[in-house]
Amino acid sequence: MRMSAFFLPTLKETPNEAQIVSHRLMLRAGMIRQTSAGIYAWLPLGLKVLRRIERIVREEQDAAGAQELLMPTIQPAELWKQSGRYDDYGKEMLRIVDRHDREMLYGPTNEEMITDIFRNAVKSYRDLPKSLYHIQWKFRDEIRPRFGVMRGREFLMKDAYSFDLDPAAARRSYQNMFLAYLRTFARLGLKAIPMQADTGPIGGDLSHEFIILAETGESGVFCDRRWLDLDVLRDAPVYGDDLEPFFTQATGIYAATDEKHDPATSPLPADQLVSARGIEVGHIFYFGTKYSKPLGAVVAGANGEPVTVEMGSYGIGVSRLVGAVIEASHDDAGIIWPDSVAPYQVGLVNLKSGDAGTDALCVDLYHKLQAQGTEVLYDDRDERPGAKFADMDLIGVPWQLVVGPRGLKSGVVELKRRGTAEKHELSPESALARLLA
RNA sequence: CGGGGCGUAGCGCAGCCUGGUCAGCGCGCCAGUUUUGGGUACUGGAGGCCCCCGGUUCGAAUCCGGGCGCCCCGACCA
Repeated sequence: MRMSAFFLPTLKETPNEAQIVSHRLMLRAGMIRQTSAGIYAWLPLGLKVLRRIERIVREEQDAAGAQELLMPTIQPAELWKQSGRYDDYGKEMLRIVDRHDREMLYGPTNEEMITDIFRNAVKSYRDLPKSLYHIQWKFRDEIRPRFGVMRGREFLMKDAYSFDLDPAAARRSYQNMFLAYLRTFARLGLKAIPMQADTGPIGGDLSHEFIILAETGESGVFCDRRWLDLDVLRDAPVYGDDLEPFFTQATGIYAATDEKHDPATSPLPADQLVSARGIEVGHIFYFGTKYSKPLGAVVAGANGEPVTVEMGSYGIGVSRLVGAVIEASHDDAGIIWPDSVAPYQVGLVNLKSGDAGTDALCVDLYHKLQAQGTEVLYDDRDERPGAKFADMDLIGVPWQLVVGPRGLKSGVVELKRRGTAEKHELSPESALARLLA
């Protein structure tokens, strides 16, 4: 993408409604614009990052054996009346009446709908287990939306649902997703700690929240000091293995959200316990027959007897993750994208657009990088070098390839790593080789 | 939903108490000159239902009433 043509409205100053760093940077970097309280438009740069994260989440769900489908955002109230949640959910649910006075709602989650789809299609224990997921916009009419995409009313969520014949099998499904979540967050460059959690209105009795430690997090959390530099995935099993030992070990190291943590019964001495704040990026639940029973999701068991299926649900806040990654990775100059989610791999900076030499070299590098499948943001604007550096740092592209008249004289370009500010003067050829390695 | 605050140019703000010489500043934007390795400097220019409705007044961005919107602190959630 040529920056001269890119719709990238960056800001020098910070809009005053933005309190936390991720919100400020997303506005300044031209990633999002607010359209009303807790509702955002995703501009091209922001959407690109959202898609990258979505893709990693999807790849890991697929690898874990879940199957993707897509359910609508608008749901009939009827299903929610069957589950009993139509009244329970309260004002957080956006209720809609259509032209025929039918009660509808904008889905805050999809347990009812997926259970309905499942019960109509699956009649035999032979078809179990099944895990289904989708990545769809949700709406929860939060009392107080805040912090940009971290607590929006409309947000993109990956929600998966597992169906099993008995509690033991459901536990395996839960553990499978547990591993998938740890792997997903690790691929996003995040350290997520699984914590014992309350189940809230979703219901159930086995539940973990995945928390990124951050000053600006909304959740109070407590964990064993050992979590701070633990690489929980180092000796992790692979999908399909018996996950029980791994699960027992990982959940054996204490970590709990403040709703769940009781100082009176804390298993840790004070000097071993870390009290911190965190961002909830994922939440998994095992809730048994909470929905399958009222909605009648029943299959024939091995002896022909009816069996109400055991269910779990598993959520990842995809749009929230964009903010969470920024909270975890930025400096005074702007965002520092991990390579896995960066909107562009390389920022190509022409320090003197209009100079025949730098123009020619830049265009050559631009085409060669693109030909190899590298996503390049080429700053060909007629701006001062300082403005270009500042914008590139703000946007956070992992590699900056800088071409200027001075270096050109001695046949070198500069390759800079955004995260470390490490710089190397190289020939254009070796810079290319380095980037394509 | 309780408490607090804000709404004036794309963004950040001043002006409001004490009504009229009050449509302003900085950044950004446009044109030109200049400059060219970390947000350059100068000149000129465009851009505003002063959130909306009503009231008071000779006169309202300013005072009064009512709405709407947004933000912050708390109780809830991916």
